[in-house]
Amino acid sequence: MTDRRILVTAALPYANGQIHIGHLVEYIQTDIWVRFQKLRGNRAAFFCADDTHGTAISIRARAERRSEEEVIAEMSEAHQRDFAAFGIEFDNYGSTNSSENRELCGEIWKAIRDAGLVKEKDIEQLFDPEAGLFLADRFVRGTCPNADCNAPNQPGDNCSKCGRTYSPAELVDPKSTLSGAVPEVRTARHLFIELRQLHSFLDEWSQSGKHLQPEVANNLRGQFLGDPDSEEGAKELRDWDISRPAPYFGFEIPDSPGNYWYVWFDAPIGYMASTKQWCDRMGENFDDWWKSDDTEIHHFIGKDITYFHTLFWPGMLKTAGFSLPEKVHIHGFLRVDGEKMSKSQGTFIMASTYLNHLEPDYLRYFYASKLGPGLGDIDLNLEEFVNRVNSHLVGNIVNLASRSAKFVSGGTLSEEYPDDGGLFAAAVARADQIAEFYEQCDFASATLEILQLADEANRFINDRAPWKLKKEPDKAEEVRQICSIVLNLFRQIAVFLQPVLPRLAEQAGELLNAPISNWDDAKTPLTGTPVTEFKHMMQRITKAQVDTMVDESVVDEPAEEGAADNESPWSDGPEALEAELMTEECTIDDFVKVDLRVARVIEAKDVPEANKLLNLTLSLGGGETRNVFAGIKAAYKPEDLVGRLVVCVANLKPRQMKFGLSEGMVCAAGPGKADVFLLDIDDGAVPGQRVH
RNA sequence: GGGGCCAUAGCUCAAUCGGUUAGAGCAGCGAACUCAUAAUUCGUUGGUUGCAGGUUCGAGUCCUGCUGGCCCUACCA
Repeated sequence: MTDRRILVTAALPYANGQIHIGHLVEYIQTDIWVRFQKLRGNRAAFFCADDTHGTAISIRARAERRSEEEVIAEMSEAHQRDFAAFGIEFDNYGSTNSSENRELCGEIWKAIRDAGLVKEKDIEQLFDPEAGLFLADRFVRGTCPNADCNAPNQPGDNCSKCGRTYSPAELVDPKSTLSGAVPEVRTARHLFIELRQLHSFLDEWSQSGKHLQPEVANNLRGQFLGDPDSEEGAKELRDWDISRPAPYFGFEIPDSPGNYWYVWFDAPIGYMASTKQWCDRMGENFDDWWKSDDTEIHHFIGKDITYFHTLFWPGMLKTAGFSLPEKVHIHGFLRVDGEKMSKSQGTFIMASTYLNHLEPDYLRYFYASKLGPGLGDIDLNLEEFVNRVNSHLVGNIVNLASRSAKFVSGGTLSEEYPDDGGLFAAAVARADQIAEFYEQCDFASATLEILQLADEANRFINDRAPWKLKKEPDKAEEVRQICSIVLNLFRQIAVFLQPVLPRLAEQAGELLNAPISNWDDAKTPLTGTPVTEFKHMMQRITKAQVDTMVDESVVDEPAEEGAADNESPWSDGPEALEAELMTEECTIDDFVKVDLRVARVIEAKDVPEANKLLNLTLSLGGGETRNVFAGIKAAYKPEDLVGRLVVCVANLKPRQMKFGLSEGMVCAAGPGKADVFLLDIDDGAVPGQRVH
């Protein structure tokens, strides 16, 4: 047992979207690490918050015709609900839009000012006069300035057709994607932090080998810092633009009215603000956690936000006199079946969608079994997910209790721990190694090691075959001994897996009437305690459940929008297009592969066991029908659908779902849930006609 | 364009400093068993380590080039 004080953070989720299974890699990883530290007896505290500031929130709020505060409040609630459901236990969950954060930002800002790191420069930026906002590059579109290309409707930074890069001001006929207005170039004064003054400190901190994974240190050296010992020498760090002119949703800079801190300035300070809230609530001293050499600070982040956390953030902390991170743990991204998560393929799975179908512990275990100390991407292979959960968790580990408990249920474990041939002691001897794997975030090795213990225990019970001995009345005591051993081995495994599967550890505690609260609970066998009646601890899962989840996650591609028309009286925002980016160009040949047909809904039934599905029977005329399961339950009543015309994919490969065979797909737009909008067709169309 | 990382069995991943016959899990195949949630146990098939060179007594590992993938960054490198 050790006695460290450890402050842990996970990256702050942005208040502009729901939590999905990609986010969960990080929160589950961090939660496992924190639970491990707590189980070891360390003083660990886990802080997070919603990241709430920036232009994207304002745009969303405007589109939804409500205040930014309403948007972020609702999102915070949704985030916390998802996290709680997945067993992610924060000691405090705050918001960057809090009074604590504003104060800390001011304190750190003052220190940076006093250190002479701030300078001012004029910046030219495109401004949307209609929306009244400065525009980031991605909110501007226009014709490519390359005379040989002239591709229309290109984004503000580079042309997707010819690859040419340019500034948004160079675009021919630029238009704001927010309002369609022609943006004007405006000059505004921005504040910059001269990071170059911290170069030698950042060299030392990042290259020490203590705080960062080696790949990360290499990347920083190659890309930003350079190598003073090489021929090219050190590179100059560029000034960091940390202000945005009004209007901006964020904190106004106290000594620079009309300017606001850029979201990436106040976001990491949110770690501290969240700590502060917790300290105030718990009677803790904030400086003990952020200004003490006795506290280790560990950040868990994804590889995309590396440089904010490994250059700017240590620089800010150093300048303001706070503790530096002991370690920044960086992980890769989630891929599903080897590919990026995709909305159209249904692999962009929201946490809430997952919860409609599967237990959170399956995902916790699966991620744990895949996560190593490196920052490579991890792959959620859906078939492997099913196999691994069933074979490791249910067939192997839980099965130990399942096959032994009932022989002693209602009785007690042996008064003395029987001779097990050294199995229990051998597992104790491996405890330090397993702990070291957890400590190094090598959960894949930890779970593999633990699984081997379960293999050995299964082998033991096979050899001793208590089910045979049970038939001989004079062997009752031996049966009890065998089961006492197996249940103790099971409990030992439950202790080792507690950080990953806290619920299983609880169940093991209930089964044997001895709660698990410390790593060292694995080191002494239980004797004489009563054994409760065995109840199933986890259910096997089927590929059909996973497929249904994927089907429900499919978001049909929205119809392509024409280029924003300057004269358009509409002010359609960019949210829909941004929520689901345009896929790559396809040919007419690709398009004709999809056989879209007009169909009439001739029957529509609720699927009571399904959360989102309706069962439709579509007629293509002439007796040709299709049985289709459509995820539109929240948006349509079955009785309202009967008789109407829809557009369906008539040649879609039939798919076996949990509730039956689905032989097609009904076309609809929208993000899902109640916001699903079926395609309609003008009067005159008849079922069976093809859509071209 | 620049920087960094990666490519190993059907799938997902290991392999210490360059060191013996490249190992696991899952899937597959064969058998045993029947207490257990179609669980378990034993046995077994499967590799030109992306391609082409090089260094070395010895290369999955080091070097060069190529191909493919990912992240970051960009008329600043």
